[in-house]
Amino acid sequence: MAAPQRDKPTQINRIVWRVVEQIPHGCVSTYGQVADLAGLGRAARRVGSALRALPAGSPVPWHRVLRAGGRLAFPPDSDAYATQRTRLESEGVEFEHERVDLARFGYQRSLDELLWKPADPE
DNA sequence: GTCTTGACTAAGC
DNA sequence: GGCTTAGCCAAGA
Repeated sequence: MAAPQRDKPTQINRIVWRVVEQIPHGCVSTYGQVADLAGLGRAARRVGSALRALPAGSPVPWHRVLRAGGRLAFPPDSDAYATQRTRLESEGVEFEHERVDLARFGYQRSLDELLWKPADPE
């Protein structure tokens, strides 16, 4: 880029949304991972703020973004938690004790297996 | 221009 | 294994 795009103060949001859109159906990622892919380093909180700024009805699969450890970012009794969990389960993501196994459904983990373990029987 | 807030993470207990 | 604390950094007021 020859000049910084300063016309949009929330450019970070756009980048984050773009990264989240790359998460395939049935897979999940973490805030930290999205932040890294977006070039934000470990600014995971920026990702949370960006997702929070998403308009209602946005096509961005925000529900595929989890906190470290595969846990949701919301308290279990919140409406957002129920919404996120319902959407993930509808995509085939399984929950165990209110957590998602990132080793099975993690985005990068899936790519990693494709790249490094293309013939793993189990 | 400054202060507060926050959908986080990693480390320590 | 789960909770608490400290650190980080940009957006919003």
